[in-house]
Amino acid sequence: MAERESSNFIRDIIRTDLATGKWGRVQTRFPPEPNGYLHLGHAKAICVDFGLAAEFEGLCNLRLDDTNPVAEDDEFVKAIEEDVRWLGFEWGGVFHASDYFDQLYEIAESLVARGLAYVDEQSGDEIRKNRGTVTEPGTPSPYRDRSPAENLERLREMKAGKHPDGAMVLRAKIDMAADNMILRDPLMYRIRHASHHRTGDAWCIYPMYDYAHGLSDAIEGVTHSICTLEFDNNRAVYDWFVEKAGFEEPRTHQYEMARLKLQHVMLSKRRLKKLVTDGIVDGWDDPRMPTISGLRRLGVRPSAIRAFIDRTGVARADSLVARDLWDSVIRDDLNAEAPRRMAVLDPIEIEIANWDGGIEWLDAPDWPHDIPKDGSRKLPFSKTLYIEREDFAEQPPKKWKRLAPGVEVRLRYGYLVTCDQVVKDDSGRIVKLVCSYDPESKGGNAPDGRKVGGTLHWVSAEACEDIEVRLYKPLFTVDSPDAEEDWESLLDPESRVVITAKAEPALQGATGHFQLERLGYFATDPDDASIFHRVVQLKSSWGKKPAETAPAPRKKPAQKPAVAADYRPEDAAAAARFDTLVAEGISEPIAGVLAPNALLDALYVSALAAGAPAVPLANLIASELGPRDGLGQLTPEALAALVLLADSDAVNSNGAKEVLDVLIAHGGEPEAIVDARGLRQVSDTNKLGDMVDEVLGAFPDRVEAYKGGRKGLKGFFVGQVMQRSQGTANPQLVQKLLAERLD
RNA sequence: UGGCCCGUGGUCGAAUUGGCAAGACGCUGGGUUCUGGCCCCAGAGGUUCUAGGUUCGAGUCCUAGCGGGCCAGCCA
Repeated sequence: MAERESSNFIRDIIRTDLATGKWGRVQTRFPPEPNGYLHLGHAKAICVDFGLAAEFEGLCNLRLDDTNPVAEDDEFVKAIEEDVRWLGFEWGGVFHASDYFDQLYEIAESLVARGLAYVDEQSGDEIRKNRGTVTEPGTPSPYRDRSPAENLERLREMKAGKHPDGAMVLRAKIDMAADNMILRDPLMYRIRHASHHRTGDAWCIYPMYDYAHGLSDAIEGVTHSICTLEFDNNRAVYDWFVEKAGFEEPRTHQYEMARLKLQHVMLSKRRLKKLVTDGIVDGWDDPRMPTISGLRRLGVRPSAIRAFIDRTGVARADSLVARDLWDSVIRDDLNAEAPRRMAVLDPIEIEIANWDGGIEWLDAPDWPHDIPKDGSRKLPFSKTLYIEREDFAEQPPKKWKRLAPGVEVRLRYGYLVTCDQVVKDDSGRIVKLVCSYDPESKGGNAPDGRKVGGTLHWVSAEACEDIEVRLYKPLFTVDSPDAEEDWESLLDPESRVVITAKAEPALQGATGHFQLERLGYFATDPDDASIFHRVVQLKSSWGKKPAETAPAPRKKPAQKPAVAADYRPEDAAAAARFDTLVAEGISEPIAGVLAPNALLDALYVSALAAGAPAVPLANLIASELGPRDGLGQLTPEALAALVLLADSDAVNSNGAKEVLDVLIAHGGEPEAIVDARGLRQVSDTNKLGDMVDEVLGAFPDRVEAYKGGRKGLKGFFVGQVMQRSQGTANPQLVQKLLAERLD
């Protein structure tokens, strides 16, 4: 069966817009504020914005959202461009919100002239106080009703620099009592006598995000403006400005997706900046930082970041991605790209007692058997070697596959060795293992074909190099450092451990990515190739602690027991209405919906008067016309006619719903719509019987499965018949026919 | 507390728009193996938050509840 490509809701929207002809092209934008370095959260936005544009052969621009001169700096612009490019994306153009300052200002004057904006001279404190709270409406500014002429004059004074910072602001005149607080006369411009990194001192008033963003999108010709969920509330004002500025459909629309959150990772820009300025990390590109530049220095490749974003998906639900997925994607990305090498992090010496020769140079392949790549290097074997201290156990636990007294193991690419003697110092610490090797086992296999339990990595003590290795752990041990108040106390002091390791000669002077066998993937530092960063450990099924692997399950709060259903409204008038409806034969749940809803109840009353049968009418209204501002083009008469039609079996419930949608959107006469759309229900037993047989014949395997007990398939068969009949089959009849044939 | 958004195996997420609850990560067991890696096979894990309702049929629509998130910056 063909795999269905996994989708996401934004992709679906774009596809629909293209299919319906709303848009003939796709344009997105990535709009970072140049006040810091890009991090993993931005990487998601970049992948989605650029990725979607590329997928639909559209355009994605880079737009620096530089509306606040005191926070922004050119230093960051270069870094942003570098990071986007490094991630593998190309922009159509580089734009700045500041490119539109002139147009934005003109639009502002036009809004003022039309009485849609005003200059407010309240202080910041007053503005805040008068905005009200989430439960109380705001109170209008005393300056709210000044004349357009006076507002224009003040605005021009603001622009001309006649007023100090904070003296006045320009506000959109929307609604001080709006439930959505963003709509309570949002600020459009504030005075800032500050030098802007691009426009210099040309301006002393600067637009706010809410004013500038949507209009910048509209001016650039963006079709789909993607941002994160916390801007959901802002969409209303986005639309308001774009519309009032005169941009008509098709115009840009904003779509919000959930932010990326990764277990143990903090992505707050402000906090990241503090880590840098407090010197807790070495800089924005410290390998422990979740910045793009930090990940780059660590050795994570852009393909891994893209794959990770791809696998975590795009949705509207807040979520926290488990670190396992991150690790897994990085390993997967490096597996076929990182040649294998050996090094020992915590060495213990072994002496091969029966080794007579000096140094023997063995041939070791760069890749394991399952990776179809060539290449090899020379590896020195000698009398004294190092192995990993943790690869030896004096008293091996169960299932131990490594070295232990009297146990034979393989030294990778080398020989089979057996531990004969354990040498300890006075304190009892093991200082050396005396082993013997099998001269016949060169390359790692004995001629007699005997098997050994395990294979260890090793290096020659006589021909090895010291390398600096840096091992990392997350900066935070808690799942969501962003959510923690005292996050600074939660830093893991062992997030970076620097050690000197013993490495095979081929690692000396090497650069790039390597898998140090059995230890993990490592990358040399871009500026200092003598430093090896551990990018990620190898997966291991030995000594694993399951508790560390997944985020702690979020507690499912104990459900409070459901209160016995009571549909009767509290409000006295509604309760009376409820009683009447119930007396008329309407069920309580349905009456409970209609009674308190003036719009729906009025519709019910009128449609009832127009001749619709009460119960089906009430059911339809209550269960289909729920949260709605208005009824569109739907009239009570049309609704009554529709209910009558459905009640007489002329259309099935699918058809009735389709007609209802049409009535709301365009109005019309139900019977005519039914005919125009071919929705008349088919209840002809012969016709339906043929279709049922056809479906049953087309899916013999499923028929088998059904007879084997998978009764859920009944819905599938019905669905198939419904599809074949364009939705017009009588489903009850189909079920009956199906039952006759299958049961 | 008002408005809005969101609840699908442990985690992230699909579901032909009302018709078979995908896939990946993780977990368990097995196979393979000169990496306790990779790869292969099998398996466990679900009242799709809860309770009602509409419907032949609900993860999807309606109502209520529960839980989480966002909004009261002259930040973005």
